[in-house]
Amino acid sequence: MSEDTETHARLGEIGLTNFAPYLMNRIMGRYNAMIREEMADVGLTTPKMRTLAVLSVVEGPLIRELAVYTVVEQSTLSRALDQLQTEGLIRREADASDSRAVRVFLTDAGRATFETLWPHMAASAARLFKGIPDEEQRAFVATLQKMLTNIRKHEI
Amino acid sequence: MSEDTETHARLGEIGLTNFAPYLMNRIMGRYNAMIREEMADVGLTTPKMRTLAVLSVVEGPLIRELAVYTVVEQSTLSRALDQLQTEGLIRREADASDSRAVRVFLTDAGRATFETLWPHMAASAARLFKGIPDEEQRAFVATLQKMLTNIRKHEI
DNA sequence: GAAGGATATTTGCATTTGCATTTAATTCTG
DNA sequence: CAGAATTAAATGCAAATGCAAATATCCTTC
Repeated sequence: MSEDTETHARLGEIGLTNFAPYLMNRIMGRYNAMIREEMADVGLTTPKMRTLAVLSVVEGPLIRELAVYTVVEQSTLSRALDQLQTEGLIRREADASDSRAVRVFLTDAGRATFETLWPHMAASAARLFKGIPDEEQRAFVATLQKMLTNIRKHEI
Repeated sequence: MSEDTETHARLGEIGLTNFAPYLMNRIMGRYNAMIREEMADVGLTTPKMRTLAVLSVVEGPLIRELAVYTVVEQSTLSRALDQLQTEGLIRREADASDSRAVRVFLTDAGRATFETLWPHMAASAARLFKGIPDEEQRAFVATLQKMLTNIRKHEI
């Protein structure tokens, strides 16, 4: 075996349904599609919805941090924020010590909107885990946390 | 509690990093971005790359089946197939018994291309699981399989 | 066996996306 | 401390996306 060739089983040998990234893309594809369909009725896109969700938990992040949390391109996020701001759901605020930077906050209206969204998101998440014991769910989340540590680019 | 109100912990109480869909989106966002950057060099988009991957394992699926496997909108897939066909990597073939339907096959060139891609995909997947014991990985995949069963729309 | 409804795929078109660039401000270096 | 390099966010623009409609075929039912 040459020095730059790692050995990997072929995909055919593993099988699609044993290849974790395939399963995760399938699952999140459906989950995100379900959420997106529900949000479209309220005039929210995926970036906008995720922004509200993250802001309900993280207080006044920088836009680039928000981009990491929401897993949305910074330029796309910038435009989503324009819309949310116009709709009065978020507010941009110049950072105190760095005037290049902008911090983002949920308005009361934004928080109220997210409160109406959350039950749908929670219900979809619950559906994912239907019939899976708590113990197994906890182990699953613990593995996910390790995986995020393995792959993430930012310290966030 | 009213009959249509399920009780769900608030996101702030769970915490982002304990909410499985958040973690899964973060992880797959990075994983897909890594793959996409590598594939861009070879002129492949995500839909095209996934098409090759699935076809390496599934023989001659219908286009609508391929859309499910690849988690790509059917119209987007149709255009990705146009490109792959032009590049000589796949071939469309009318279904024998239903002339509306089209089956898709990898050409030899397509298979060869995928062989060069696979090591990158496998390496990225391996990176995800670095430091995670085999036993834990197996349990994780088993949980994913249950989740896919819970959420999937198609019998595929 | 003709008409109406369902299904498979493609295509038109408006929107969304993401890359690359720009603008503005900060930090580093000699 | 001036100039170069870096960083944060917004924006221009071409390409990708997704919805809805169009096309073609198949299935059902009367």
